[in-house]
Amino acid sequence: MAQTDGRKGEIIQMASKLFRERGYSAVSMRDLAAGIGVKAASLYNHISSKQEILSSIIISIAERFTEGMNAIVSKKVSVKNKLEEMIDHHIQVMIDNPDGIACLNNDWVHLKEPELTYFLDMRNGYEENLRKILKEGIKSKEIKQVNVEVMLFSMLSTLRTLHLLHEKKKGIKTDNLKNEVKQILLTGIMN
Amino acid sequence: MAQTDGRKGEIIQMASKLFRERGYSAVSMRDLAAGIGVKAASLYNHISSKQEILSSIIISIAERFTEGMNAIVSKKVSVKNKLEEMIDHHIQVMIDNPDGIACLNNDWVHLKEPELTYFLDMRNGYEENLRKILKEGIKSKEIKQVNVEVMLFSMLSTLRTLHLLHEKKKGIKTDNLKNEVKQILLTGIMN
DNA sequence: GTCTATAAAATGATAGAC
DNA sequence: GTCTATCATTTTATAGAC
Repeated sequence: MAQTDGRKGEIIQMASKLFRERGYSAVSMRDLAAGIGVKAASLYNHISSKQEILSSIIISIAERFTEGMNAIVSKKVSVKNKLEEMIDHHIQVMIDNPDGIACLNNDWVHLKEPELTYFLDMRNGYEENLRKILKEGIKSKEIKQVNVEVMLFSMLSTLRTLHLLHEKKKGIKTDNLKNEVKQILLTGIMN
Repeated sequence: MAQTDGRKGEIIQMASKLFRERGYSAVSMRDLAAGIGVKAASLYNHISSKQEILSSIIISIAERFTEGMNAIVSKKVSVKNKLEEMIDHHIQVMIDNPDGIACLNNDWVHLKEPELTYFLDMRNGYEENLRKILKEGIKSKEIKQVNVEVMLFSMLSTLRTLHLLHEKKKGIKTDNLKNEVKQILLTGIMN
């Protein structure tokens, strides 16, 4: 779960915001400290390194994605239902922490072992589960006979970058966003 | 057009590759020089700053996107046709320089003025033109009555990150990729 | 728990020999 | 056009006073 209270939570929140804006490597510990209103050295009373902050941000979100997906794949419902639940869950995780999502997307390359492998395993597992759902849908004719990889990629591209839309259109209600994304990803745009 | 010959071209190519892998801020001039097989100081005989390299990479691609889109919007063809041509063009630009595209996507925030404004104007213009096509399609009933912004966003998300799919599936032929992306973006995945 | 001071390394860039 | 040497800054992180 996401740290939000206490100094450590404050550090992680501010780091998420700055990493989102400029990227992990372009944000210094001084920048981060200044954003909070303390000196850089003071940060080290709450965290042990810049790396640890990045890991905290990314891993907690990746675990939430993984748990949600694992709960959905094995359900005894239609493929359409599974895809809808997956999209809803993905969007909810984004809504709860858009800065962290942006950070996960852009800066996971800067994770160090063993967190890097742990993250990549979760990411691959997530993709593999979605691939399984799509293949099941093709088999049952719920889904068109198109290239699974392109289909998979297109859905994930939209979902993974949705924080950018969320940022630009702050007005849009969560339920509307979920419904509109579901409609477009599942049934396309052409009449 | 993309520089590819001469030392300067070599520098830009290697920079595109490294910026793609690690991001602009995480690649040092020493890293870049080592990738080419010279010392960092030697780079400055061909370029004036690290910033200039980033600008070279991003601006030339953004101009190509802009030119292509401008040529398409005003054509006297159906909306479906325009969208297909737009997708084909977008994918072609990506195929010709996948590293540069990745760099444009991830590192445009590190552009400095006046290039930053020039880039953002082109980017906004591109989006505005695509929005215009989609609205035209909604009016003519070629396109479904869904939220234009979500539709626009979903298409651009997929197109903008397509270098990631291209990297993972090197086997796929360009024409197949174009056709599959067109089918999925335009008609969706559900039967 | 925050501060000042500082260490040790890395960074973008320049000067000048060859 | 490339090199060595170097400058001025900035970086992450630690030590120790308060």
